[in-house]
Amino acid sequence: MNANRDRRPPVMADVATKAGVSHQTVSRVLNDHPNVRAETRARVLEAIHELGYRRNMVARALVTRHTRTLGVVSFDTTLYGPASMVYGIEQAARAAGYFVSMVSLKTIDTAGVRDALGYLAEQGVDGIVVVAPQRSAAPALADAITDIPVVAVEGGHDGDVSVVSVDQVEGARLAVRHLLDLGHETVWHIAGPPDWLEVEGRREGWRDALEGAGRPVPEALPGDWSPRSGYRAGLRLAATPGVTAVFVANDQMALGALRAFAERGVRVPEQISVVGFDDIPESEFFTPPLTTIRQDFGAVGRHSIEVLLRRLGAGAEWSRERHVVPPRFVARASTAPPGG
Amino acid sequence: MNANRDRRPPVMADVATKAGVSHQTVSRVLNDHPNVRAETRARVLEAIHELGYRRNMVARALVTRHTRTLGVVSFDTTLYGPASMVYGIEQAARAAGYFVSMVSLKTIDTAGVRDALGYLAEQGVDGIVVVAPQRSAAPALADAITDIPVVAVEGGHDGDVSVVSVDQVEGARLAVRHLLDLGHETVWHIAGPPDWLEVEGRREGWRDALEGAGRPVPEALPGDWSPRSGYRAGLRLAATPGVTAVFVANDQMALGALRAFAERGVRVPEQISVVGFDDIPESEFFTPPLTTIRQDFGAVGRHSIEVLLRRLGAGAEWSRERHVVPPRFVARASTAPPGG
DNA sequence: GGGGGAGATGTGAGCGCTAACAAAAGGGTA
DNA sequence: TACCCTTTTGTTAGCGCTCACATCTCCCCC
Repeated sequence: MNANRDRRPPVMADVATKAGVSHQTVSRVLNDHPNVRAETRARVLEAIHELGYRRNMVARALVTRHTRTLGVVSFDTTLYGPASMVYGIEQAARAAGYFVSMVSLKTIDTAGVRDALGYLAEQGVDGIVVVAPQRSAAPALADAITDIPVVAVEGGHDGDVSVVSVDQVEGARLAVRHLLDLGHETVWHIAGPPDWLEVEGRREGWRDALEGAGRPVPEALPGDWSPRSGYRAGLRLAATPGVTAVFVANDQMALGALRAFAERGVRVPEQISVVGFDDIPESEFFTPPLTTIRQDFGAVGRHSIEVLLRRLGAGAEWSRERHVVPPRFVARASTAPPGG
Repeated sequence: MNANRDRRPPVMADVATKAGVSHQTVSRVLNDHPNVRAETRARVLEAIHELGYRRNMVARALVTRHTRTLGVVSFDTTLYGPASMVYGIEQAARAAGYFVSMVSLKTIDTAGVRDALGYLAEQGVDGIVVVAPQRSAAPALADAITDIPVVAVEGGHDGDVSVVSVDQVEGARLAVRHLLDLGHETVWHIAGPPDWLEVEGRREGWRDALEGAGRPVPEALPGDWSPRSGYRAGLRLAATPGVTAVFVANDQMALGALRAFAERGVRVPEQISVVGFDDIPESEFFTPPLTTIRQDFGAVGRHSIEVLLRRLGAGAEWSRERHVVPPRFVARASTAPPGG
């Protein structure tokens, strides 16, 4: 049954010989060319099956000049956000018939991004999605390889790259307004690490909503996305008099803050209300369940692929696109009017 | 400065012309062939730089018959476990000079895995890592493409594939023994979804440790990895008299259980001790901080690449390898002797 | 019944690179 | 000085596929 006991796997010519046709006819069958007699097609398909032939996409790519592979550059895919983005991107790409070649960077710096783009370019990817949440990635994107379309996810808007992102500013506004609507005088903020665009957006939305309502803007507490940093910030807030509401830049830090409050005997939401950001799967089961802002990572992934494919199809006459995915407010039990 | 204003990017021949050498000499420079005069090399490198030449790896792969790309097939990379594995694999692969092409499956079924392997084979990957935690993936691996080396991570041991995995049985034993050592009469278990090998391993270790100590083995409660399923199981346990210790098959379900206990007024660890599995970054900040079993996903990723590369180098005379990574017990605050 | 056009198939070239061999250029020794 | 050997460079032939074009077949219609 398996005639592929030879050294090399069978090639198109082998199939052609076996089916008694030319290699070109085999190629036609493989590419669903309409002008092939049904009977011939059947014979070719049978030969393919018997030989266990598998087409060599590398050879195909050499002549067609495209690989049907997209490159994805991302940062620490262990984090829920990036992981979800990459997952969404991969699903969308495969649905569109594209493969995905991944490069996960340990740190996002200009050189790292540039190298990654260079590698992917050598590999001949047709397009690249860069999950570039940090500001320092922007320069590398700006002077990116000019002949390969690039889409940035959660990135800045330098250069020729199109951008798809969640509306961070609006998300933060939603969070803060909710707290103000509950009657809180002001809202404190545990921020993410500097240099992240999302951090800036969330901070901006927070400040904006506060100022818009004519409320005092407390100083933001630093964090680094980790639960531990949220814990530390939580301890500080617990020791600060007058704090009744906190907007935390992500759910993991919110978890840490919740823990700090629990340890200090500060009851949530009776004494302090907490709102997170991301809506990770765990948030619903925190103690108490966390009110948060949901980001639709799947939608971001799908849009980024859409934008990229549109540009691939467009050839020369494309224009920079900017696509914004709206966040959603998710009410749970970690928020309440001040004083319980 | 950029002379690449033409339609097509420059090729090796362009560099050769510019440097006044043959294309083969350019190739030699690019491949670090020793027999090239330093002065010639410099001239070639300069031409490369001026032209912005980038070598076409597709053409290279066509003749060398290898792509320096590894395929990774995984299941839902949104979950912490798979995401960490894939990250570890990608890092290790890139450190070894390989690229990674990803396929994330929504569900692991035989057909899905077989398709994924087929696609990757067409792409010409040099080897494949399959993160195949489900039993149903095994058949597809067993009759996998014979001419491409495959390594399974957390997979069964059918067919010719080498396997790298964490010792789930031992991990579960560690958890249960810890609870027994604290003085608990027996330990209940919230299991993961059926068909997962990890679930079977953890259940086996649990039962094993219990039977080894001559303790009664309660019926395991079903779960599906999600916090919600842990919550449901937790509610049942809270309503069951005599429960003083639970070993939960992963940290997310443990979180759900913790929440259920909190809602029912069952204090942890005073009334019920809880041990999880995975040690996700959040566990340390649960209420209370979760005692759990840590899996070293990075090590698993590294080992899988090692095994794969070893086999790539070995050519014909390879032998199936089986690599087991030990789990580690992490003590926190969710366990205590029975009765507080 | 012959010309024309559509459909089905075959032929040759070449994508950009490396492998294998060929040829030239130096350099020491008898 | 001739010889051989080493180092450096060039030449040629594919890798397995698709594209463009050539060819052949068949059938329809005037």
